[in-house]
Amino acid sequence: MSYQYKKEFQQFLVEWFQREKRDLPWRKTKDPYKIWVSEVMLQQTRVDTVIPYYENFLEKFPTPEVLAEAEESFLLKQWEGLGYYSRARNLQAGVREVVESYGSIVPNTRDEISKLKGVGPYTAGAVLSIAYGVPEHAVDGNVMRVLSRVLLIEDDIALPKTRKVFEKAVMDLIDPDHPSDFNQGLMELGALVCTPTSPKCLLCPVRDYCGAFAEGRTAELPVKVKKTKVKKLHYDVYVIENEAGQICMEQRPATGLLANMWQFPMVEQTADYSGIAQYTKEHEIELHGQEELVELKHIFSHIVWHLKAFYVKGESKSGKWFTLDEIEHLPLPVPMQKILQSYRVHTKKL
DNA sequence: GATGCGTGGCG
DNA sequence: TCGCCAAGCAT
Repeated sequence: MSYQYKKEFQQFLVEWFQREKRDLPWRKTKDPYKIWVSEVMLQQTRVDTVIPYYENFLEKFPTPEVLAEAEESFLLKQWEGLGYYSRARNLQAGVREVVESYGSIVPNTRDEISKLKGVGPYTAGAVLSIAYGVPEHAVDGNVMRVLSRVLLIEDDIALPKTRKVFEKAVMDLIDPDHPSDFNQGLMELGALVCTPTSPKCLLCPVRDYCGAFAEGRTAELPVKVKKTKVKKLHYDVYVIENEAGQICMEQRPATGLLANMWQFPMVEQTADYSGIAQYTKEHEIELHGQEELVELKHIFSHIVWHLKAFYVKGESKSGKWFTLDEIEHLPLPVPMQKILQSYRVHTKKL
């Protein structure tokens, strides 16, 4: 690609971004910590979803020092509903490292910042270019889609090794004078114009530099293999209330799905169904009565939960029991929030 | 390199 | 209804 082509592409992209960029809260700052927080929240998550979480998070944790000292349950409570909860734990671990080893200054080289927990190739490049103006690649799904079309790159973007192809392309194409606007411009273009379906090519600032547009192939790119079907799991869920009006809750394991989040007791419905009988025996709970609360389906990225929730009265000396007010302060995944709401409606405890 | 890891919006 | 998607990373 010619020098002239490259300079024109950079100029059209950067000027379009400066003119058309959305007014987003993390675009009001160059504080590396705040940029970092925004980038972690934006991983696999829509902008509109992130905005209120970002605002609240920085109110609760305005500096790396405050986040470093936060309790994990309080941290998870702020992340509640945003999903991919390991992001929060990894962010805190990374921030603690910055506070302890870097004098609370986020490092400004790819080598150093990449060592931080939760900071991968994309987040490293995003923080470096946006907060520090370092000409580094920041390749996400948007960038791969845009450049696959512009440069007619036909590698399967679902394959991990393909990211390197685009990183190389960005390093060749990036505007050394405006790395932040260039990287954000590619992503903004992907979000607003060069969308997965029905790209708005007539509004595109680099249409004349796009191979896919020239060849009428925007619908064919990027190449991406399809995912396989997800695993279905069926559970009965028990909202168990004792005489004192407390409710039994359990904390999920520290690793894996919804790690360390809280839930009502769940019993998987398997082929050799034993149901609640086995659970109550194991946990020494005596149940009285059983009323259906709600049935719901919860779709994870790789699993589908079919939940059938019941309201029962029970007593137990073991298990962890909480009042409604206390449950409010526990980090709950969305399906448990929905069941809690059904319980409130059912028992009129609103 | 393949898999695990949330959630809500959209056509 | 449902599959796909949205500013990825850890293991």
